[in-house]
Amino acid sequence: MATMTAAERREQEKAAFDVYMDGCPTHQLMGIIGNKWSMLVLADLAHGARRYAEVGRALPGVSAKMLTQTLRSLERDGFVARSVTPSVPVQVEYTLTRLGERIVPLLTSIREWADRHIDEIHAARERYGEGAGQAVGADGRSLG
Amino acid sequence: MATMTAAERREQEKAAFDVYMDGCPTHQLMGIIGNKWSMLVLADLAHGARRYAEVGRALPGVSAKMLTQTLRSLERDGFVARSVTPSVPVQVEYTLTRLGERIVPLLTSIREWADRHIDEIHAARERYGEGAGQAVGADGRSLG
DNA sequence: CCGCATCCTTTAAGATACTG
DNA sequence: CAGTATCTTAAAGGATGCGG
Repeated sequence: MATMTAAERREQEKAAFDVYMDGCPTHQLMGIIGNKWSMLVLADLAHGARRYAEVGRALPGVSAKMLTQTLRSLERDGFVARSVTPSVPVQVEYTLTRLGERIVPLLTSIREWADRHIDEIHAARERYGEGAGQAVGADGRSLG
Repeated sequence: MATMTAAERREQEKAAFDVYMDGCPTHQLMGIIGNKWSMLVLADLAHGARRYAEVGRALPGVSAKMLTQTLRSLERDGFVARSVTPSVPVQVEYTLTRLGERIVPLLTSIREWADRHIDEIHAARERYGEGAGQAVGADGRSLG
């Protein structure tokens, strides 16, 4: 068909964009490290091999479910290696793979940028609270 | 109280860790750029000033709600400036602030890392699929 | 044109209980 | 010790309609 409505054309553009997003390496990487625990697990393993419960203790507040899920996800994506020693009870050790070690500098870059600019972000939040007359404090969450 | 149960001690550690997480600059930064549209909006504005609907067209699939929410969030955090021209109808233009411009190189680093390693991630996923989540033998190597 | 409000669906995360 | 299974809650995201 040579003609289509504007709505149809937007539909197609949206679909094409969705495909692009799904295939976008950056978006995929954010999906891997953008969740609550991945970066923390990676940061902990950067210091050396750790057993399941050791990682858990390093991350107070993580549930067994989320710890397993995060570790599995990182293993699946090639950042973490899991090795089982069939003793009794079994011993499971997690280490970074070469890929895992290679992402550490990027994580460090992110942390450094955050450390250098967090004050400016906080200052902006306070200014925004004043101007808009919205009750947004340091701990405020008025965004929805 | 000089003594407390292990459960109480873990409770305290968890609470302390939650406070630490909330205050962690890296975690806060990930909260800002880790959502679905922020990086895309930032990337679009990196090319120059844009009106509300222009950003929307650059990001097919974004709903008005999410576009507004993302823009507001970035404005609140000091990455984006919003200027209103009181014409009829009103005209609203968005630009990066200095802080917004300063994060662009970091975003570029992330994109470059992702582009360079996405193939290795995909390869790891395929290897993981083969093993069907099988446990790894202590002697054998299953992951590169 | 810009954007807020409302309602609804989907996904992430946490609590709890149980197993080899 | 190192998980799995199930349930519930919290949050993100999306569709739609209204208003300045």
